[in-house]
Amino acid sequence: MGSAETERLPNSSFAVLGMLTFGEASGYDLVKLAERSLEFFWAPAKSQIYSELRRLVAAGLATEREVEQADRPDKRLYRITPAGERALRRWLEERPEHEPFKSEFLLKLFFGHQMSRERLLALVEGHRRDSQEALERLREIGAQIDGDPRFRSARLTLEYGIAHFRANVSWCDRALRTLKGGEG
Amino acid sequence: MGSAETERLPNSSFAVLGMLTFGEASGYDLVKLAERSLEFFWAPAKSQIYSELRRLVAAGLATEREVEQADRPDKRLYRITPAGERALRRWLEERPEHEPFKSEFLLKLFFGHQMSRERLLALVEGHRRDSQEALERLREIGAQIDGDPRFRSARLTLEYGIAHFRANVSWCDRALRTLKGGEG
DNA sequence: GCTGGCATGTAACAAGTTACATGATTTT
DNA sequence: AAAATCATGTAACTTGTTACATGCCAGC
Repeated sequence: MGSAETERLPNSSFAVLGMLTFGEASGYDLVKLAERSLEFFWAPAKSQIYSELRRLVAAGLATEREVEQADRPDKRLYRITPAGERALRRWLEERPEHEPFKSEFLLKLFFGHQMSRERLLALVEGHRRDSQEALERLREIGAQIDGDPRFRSARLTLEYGIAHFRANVSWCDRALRTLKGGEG
Repeated sequence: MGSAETERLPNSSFAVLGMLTFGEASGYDLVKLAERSLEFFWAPAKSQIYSELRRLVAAGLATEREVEQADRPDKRLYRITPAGERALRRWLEERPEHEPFKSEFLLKLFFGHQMSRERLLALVEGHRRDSQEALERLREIGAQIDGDPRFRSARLTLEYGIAHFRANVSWCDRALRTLKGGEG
């Protein structure tokens, strides 16, 4: 009997499934991997990774095997199945749907008329600093994976991040000019 | 006794509270208002707006009054209280915390090595189209509120959106060149 | 010999979404 | 007169987060 492949899984399941294409791994491994790679555009709580793994096994998209360890807590290793690979490809080939983008910063900015001008300036300046820092982090990562052909797709996502934080910084600069220039 | 102002509320509560600064409104009104204004950076389900309203009342940050209507279903109107205004200001003045940004598109791109080159190109091209459309929508809105001083902060958020979709489009162009240029 | 971090996970809770409910009014 | 839309909201469910649990090992 085929597995319950018809169930509609959320993107988070596929994020975990995708990480499993890099090889057999424990929940803990994936938590670490996610922190190092997906972090910028998909940052789940670790408990979520564990529950996605259980769901993938239930759906027949991954297998689980228990490994006893003497020095450490026992662990469970997960491996993607052929059905899992097919499901992943199908998902990859579907058009992403409109992404609602959520920003506490923009929310505060939108209600900026309730703030003093100083506070509003501080808000934008803080955002500029944060963006600048993020930019530097991404550039460091970029330098590390530079030229390595294994990271072709990853590099694209990295450049996406860089482009966005750069846009952020220059938007901040313009906004600051506007806010300082406009009659108070 | 003062109200339970110590409870830590989520940003969504403040989004609703912020909208109440525009005047007394029903849940329905706020749903519509959110669709027209916050939509780009904060897009809650309508049922969430209703539950935030209940929470605001419970916390003493808004008041509720029932209005009977003959032709339509009865409604409840909400109004921000002085405590609500204070709470809003306090929240506005706190530094936004690091925003985890979530993107189905980037997730798929990151696993791009599992896709054929054609699919990968289609993914990026689709993203370019979507960004271009969003850009046009925002520009239309921009033309409508142009120069109106009531929308000073709103205009800044709009320009933020425009900057980002423009960055999107040019990133897509670069990525497409890379993908087409690189050896298959 | 205590403290903090690694390695591995679960349980309890909060946030957010989709589907449902209801009756009038306008459109086809 | 049937279908769609407006106006108003609730219930049931899914997703995602924070807090908790456990034992080893390394550094102070």
